[in-house]
Amino acid sequence: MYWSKYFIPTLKEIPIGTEAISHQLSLRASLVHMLTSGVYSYLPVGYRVLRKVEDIIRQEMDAIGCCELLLPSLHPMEIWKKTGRDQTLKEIMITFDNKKGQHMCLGPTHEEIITTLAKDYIQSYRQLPVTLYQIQTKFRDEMRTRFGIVRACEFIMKDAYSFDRNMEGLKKNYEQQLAAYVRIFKRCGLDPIVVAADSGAMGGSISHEFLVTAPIGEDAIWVNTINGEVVKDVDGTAPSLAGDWVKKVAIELGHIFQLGTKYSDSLGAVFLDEDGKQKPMIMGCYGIGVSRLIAAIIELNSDQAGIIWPKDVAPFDVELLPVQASDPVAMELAQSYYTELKAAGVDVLMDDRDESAGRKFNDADLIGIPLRVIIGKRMLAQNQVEIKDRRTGVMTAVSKDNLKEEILKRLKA
RNA sequence: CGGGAUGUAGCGCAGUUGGCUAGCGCACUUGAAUGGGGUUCAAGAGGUCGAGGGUUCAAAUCCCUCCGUCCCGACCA
Repeated sequence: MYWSKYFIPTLKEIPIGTEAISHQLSLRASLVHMLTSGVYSYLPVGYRVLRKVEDIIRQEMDAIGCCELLLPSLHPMEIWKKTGRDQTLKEIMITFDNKKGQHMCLGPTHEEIITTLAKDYIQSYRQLPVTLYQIQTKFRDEMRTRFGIVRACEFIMKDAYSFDRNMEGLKKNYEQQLAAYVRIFKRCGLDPIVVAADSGAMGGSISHEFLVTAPIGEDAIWVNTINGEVVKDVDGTAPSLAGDWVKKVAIELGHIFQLGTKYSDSLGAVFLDEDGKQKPMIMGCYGIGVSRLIAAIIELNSDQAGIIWPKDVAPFDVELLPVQASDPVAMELAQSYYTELKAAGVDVLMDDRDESAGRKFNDADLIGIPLRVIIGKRMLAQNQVEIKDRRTGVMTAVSKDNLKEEILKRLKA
């Protein structure tokens, strides 16, 4: 991708009315644009990051045998009345009547929808277990949005739903999901904390939350300074357990639930078991706040100059930065690197703009691509170019003929 | 929904004891120079001062109402 032809409207100054670092940087690095409070567009660079994160999630979900599908956002309220959640989720539901006078809502979550689908297609134990998932936009009319995309009214979630014959099957699926979640967050460069949690309005018995401690967040945890034990903060007081506890702010990235038969019972999702008896499907549901995950990554991976993307979620792998657009030698070399690296499957951004070196360097720091190749007269005089590691700041001079190999080596590491 | 803050050009701001044609920086357009950390000079374009109403000879400025945005709280898979 060529910068001059792409759409990267970076902002030099901190936008007014932003406090969270991730909020500021996601706007400054032109990842997102706010339409109104809690409603954001994903600009090209932000959309690239979103797709990288989604791909990681897809890979890990598919690896444990989940099947991706896509459910509708537009729901008849009738279906929500069957479980009574038209009332329990009333505050956050966006509802309206269509032209036929039918009561509708924009989906805040999808248990009712997926259970209805399972009911229609699954009749036999032979079709179980199955886990279906989607990555989709959810709508919640939040009373108060927070920290940009951390808490929005329209946001992207990965939600998976498992259907089993019995509790043993559910527990197995649940464990698999839990392990996959840890892998997903680690691949996103985060160190998740898993805590037993309250299942709240979702219902069910056992549930776990995945959190990361961060400078901002809507949750709090207590960490035992002696044995490292972690407990979710409930009422603001330290756990009355042995040891010293410190309170930390955290962002909730994911939440998984053993639902049991709450939804299959109320929606009539039953199957015929091996013993000839009709039984309700045993369900679990597993959610990740995908857009929020991006905010958490930024919150924990930045410095004064900008974002420092973890390798696997970076919008590009490498940025080529010819210092002077007016220098044909440097531009030609940069162009040949671009072609070579693209051919090798590397995601490359070339800053081909005729801008001052300072502006290019600052923009590069801001958008935070892991590796930067600086191609300028100074080093070219010695037949060298430089690679700058965004995270460490370390500059390495390499022979101009070995650039591709050096980049490939680093991307593999 | 309670408490607090805030709204002037695309962005960041000044101007508010009422007073001339509403100003600055960045960005933008044109031209020239420059070229390793937001470079320099010159000439330009860009505004319902959040909206509506009121007071006044005169309102960005004072008063009332409403709206938007952010922070704290309540709420929240």
